[in-house]
Amino acid sequence: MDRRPGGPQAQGGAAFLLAQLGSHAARLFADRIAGLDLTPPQAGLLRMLAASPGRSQRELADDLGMPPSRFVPFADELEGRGLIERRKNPNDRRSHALHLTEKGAGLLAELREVGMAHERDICAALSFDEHRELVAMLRRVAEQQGLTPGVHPGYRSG
Amino acid sequence: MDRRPGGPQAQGGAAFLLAQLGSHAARLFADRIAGLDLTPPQAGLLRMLAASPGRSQRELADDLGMPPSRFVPFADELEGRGLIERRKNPNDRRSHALHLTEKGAGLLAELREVGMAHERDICAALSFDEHRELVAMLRRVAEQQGLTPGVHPGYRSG
DNA sequence: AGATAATCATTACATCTCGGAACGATTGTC
DNA sequence: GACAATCGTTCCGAGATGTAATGATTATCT
Repeated sequence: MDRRPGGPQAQGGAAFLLAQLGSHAARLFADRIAGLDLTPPQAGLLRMLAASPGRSQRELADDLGMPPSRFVPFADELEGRGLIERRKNPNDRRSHALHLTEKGAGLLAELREVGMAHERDICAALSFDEHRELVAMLRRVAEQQGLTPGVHPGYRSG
Repeated sequence: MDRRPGGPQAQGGAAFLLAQLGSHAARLFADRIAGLDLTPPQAGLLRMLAASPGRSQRELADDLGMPPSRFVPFADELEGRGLIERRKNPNDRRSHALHLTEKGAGLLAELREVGMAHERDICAALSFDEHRELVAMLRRVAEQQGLTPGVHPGYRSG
């Protein structure tokens, strides 16, 4: 039978495929990093701290798409595990400057390996050149849509 | 090229872009159909009922990725708004056969127009040919990943 | 300088969502 | 004809979520 419900475009369009594949990729990634005892938002924070250390909690919370109140216990756990640390900001003593610890940097290295394996797995259907083309197109779409590179809210805490 | 300090591949890979763009597309779609007083799962159900009417709640709930217990109030509201109806299944009197009402079919037509506008918006950065290539690649990736066409659990009920 | 408003991190709280377990009705199995 | 399985449904606790209030610090304005 023709299992193509809804209409030719509704569920076969790029927008739907992006949502479907994005959800799938995110869930798979969450499963993978669960082996490192990390959730996607936690992994996101580690990456952000490696990229630009010393930012305030408010900024980081904004980028992660969570309210500051929720960021506090979120950072507490990572600090308790010795992966990040809150330093005092000499210029503005009411804000904390978040940094990666050595242990956190070590875990981030493992995280990157998991990320590469994840990338290979998701794109297993594509040749090397096709993979390049896909990334190039997705980058253009993301830029035109005004998305900040390397940041995406909508993480699930699972 | 641009080697961002955060990591070369981690945030520029296809998997991350898919998750980022997928979340973005899903959120934008949710905003659009909010004008029709619909959430993404509700829109999904309407499409599924148009594609294959008369299915049981259990099946539909599985496809939507929600437990049957949550499906009940979910279907209740749509039935209360006169968009779907529960008919008795003569073969199996413990299951309900869900169908679209005329009103529901009318709303689905509007929904399809919104979907087309959404598709155009998301892919504004691409030419006609590029759009075709992108869809073709995404379809292959989705198929290789074992995803069912036209069905995706996952995103929030927003 | 001094008063006032704004910002940061944090806590408290009230609300909502989520999925599992239990239940009656019905159907399949042996 | 007894027993297990399935469907829809209700019930309930655990957990997540965002808003409002708080205390400390900083910026603004006259």
